[in-house]
Amino acid sequence: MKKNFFAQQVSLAIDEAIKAKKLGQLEENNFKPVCEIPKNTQFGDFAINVSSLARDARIAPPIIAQNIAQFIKQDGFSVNTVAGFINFKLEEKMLNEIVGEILSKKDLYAASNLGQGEKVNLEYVSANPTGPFHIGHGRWAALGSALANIMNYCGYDVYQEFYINDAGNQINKLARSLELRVKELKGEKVEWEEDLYPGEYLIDCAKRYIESNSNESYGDFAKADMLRLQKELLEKFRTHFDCFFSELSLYRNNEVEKCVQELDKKGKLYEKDGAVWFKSSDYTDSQDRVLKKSDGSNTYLTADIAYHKNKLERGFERLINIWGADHHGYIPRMKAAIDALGYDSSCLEVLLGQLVNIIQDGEQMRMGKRKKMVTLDELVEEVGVDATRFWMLMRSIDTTIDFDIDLAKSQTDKNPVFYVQYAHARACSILRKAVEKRLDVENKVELPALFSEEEISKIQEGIDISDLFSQTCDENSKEAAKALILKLEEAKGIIEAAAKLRAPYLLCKYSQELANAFHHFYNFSRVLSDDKELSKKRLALTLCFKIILAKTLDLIGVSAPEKM
RNA sequence: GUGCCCGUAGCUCAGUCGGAUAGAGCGUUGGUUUCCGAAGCCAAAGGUCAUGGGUUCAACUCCCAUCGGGCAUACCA
Repeated sequence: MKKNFFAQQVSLAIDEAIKAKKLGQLEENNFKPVCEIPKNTQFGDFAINVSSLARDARIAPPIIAQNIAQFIKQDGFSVNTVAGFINFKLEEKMLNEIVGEILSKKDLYAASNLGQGEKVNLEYVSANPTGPFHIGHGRWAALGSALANIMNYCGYDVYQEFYINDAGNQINKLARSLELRVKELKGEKVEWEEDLYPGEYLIDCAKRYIESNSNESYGDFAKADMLRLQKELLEKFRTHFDCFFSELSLYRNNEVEKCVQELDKKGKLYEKDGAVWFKSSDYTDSQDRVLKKSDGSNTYLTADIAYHKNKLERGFERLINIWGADHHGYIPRMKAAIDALGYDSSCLEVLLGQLVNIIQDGEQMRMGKRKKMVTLDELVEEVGVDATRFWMLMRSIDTTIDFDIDLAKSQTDKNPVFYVQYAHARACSILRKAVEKRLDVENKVELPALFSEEEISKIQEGIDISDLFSQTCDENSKEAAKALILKLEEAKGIIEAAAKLRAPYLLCKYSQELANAFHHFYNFSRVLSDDKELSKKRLALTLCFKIILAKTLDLIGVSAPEKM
């Protein structure tokens, strides 16, 4: 990454400047240079602010910048200083290196070993198997799957897990609801009790139950059926789990009970009002929590603690959970439990996502299973996987998404995802045209293709594009090409940031900027022309763009179409 | 009441560890195609960064308070 490169250059220069006594009273180099891309490109392509050295050196920032800059060896780039900034401008040699590196590394250009193989368990979605996913689940599915892709690409070892809440009270309600639906279908008159699942999806489930002639219990059948539907949708939504972990299995393996006993042995439990309480307030929780209710059954938390213990026993170094913001109060008690069990709770990282509001007919609807709702399935059917994923990902998780159904359905062509995909299709089209026979419209004669397949693969292997900048062509074209290369160069830094900050939305933003840089380049530079040497260089840039954009989209689980 | 998230252009949102003239998309207005995909590109208009204080060479960014919106405060899952 060039940012790191320039930061290192400045660091070395500061060492030398200190040796040469050019930095006044500054004797030790503790400065960590931060390289940024200036908003105003006339300053340079990269910039490092050294103003903060002024205090220790007792020299004005502009002088410091100059005194450091003179120790930087300018090779492939030029240096200038303005105020307390040291600015760098890339020259064609370095731009050429970037293109060469992309062509040789291809879609691994932006990969890194940031994660150093850290074993990460990423748990997300984890819905009840009591019905179809709602739109909110779509946000967690998109977020989790994208984050897993990104982190794996950056050298983490991510294991994706879905916790099936198949053990609680809700399963009894589900069973009862299915039973009633089955009876209804058989012509019996039934009365619906409060608090069941009256959704129509259970009618279909009931039909399948009757058809299957199963002697399974209503509960088991409904659970399996719902889970199957959920899994089908997840696959379609490009969300792949390594493991679907059943809550019930924790009970069957006696892990819940063992976990409670262990907490008890460590003196973390007590009885009050006929219930068993966990002293979570010994840690950062605001109050103690019930593990065993007075009727003897466990709370949801109890099994969840056992589940997290299970994850840690499987050797994961880091546990990342994606939860809705409505669960934020749940974090301290889970961390308390992990500490109480003798682990370090700092390994647990909870990504709290703000909720998705559904707006339909101009009115906001509350997400909920019991009411009529728009399911994720319906949304995907209407706007497609690509657009749904992109919309769910393009905002920081700290922002509540207002998903306007009518807008999403009616104005899909205004979606930013199309803008990005269009750029990819356009690049593909140019690469196709390069090897296709052409038609001379005036004379109606067929002309041979500009390039042979062999010539194209030669470009793919690497090409020197340096004189793209020294050749006489117009300034706009040169600048657009340079801007495109610089934008391509950003990929690695952006993807690493997305991994480190657990923020896939950075890639949505980047994909738009990259697409914009390419459109801009396209408008000022005719790629295919009779000047074959020039065409080759521009084709190389088109190819680089295609590689990086396709990878970016791949990481967020959005397709990169060859044609639209 | 308490805790967490948010408040930036008409709308939806970016803004990295405190740095140069606060950015993008949509919408609005104007321009742009004999030629590789116009779902594009160029330009213009649009801002009291919720409010008030504090910290400092420098604050959208950090701290405190206030106002407004959302979420949570279960022996539900």
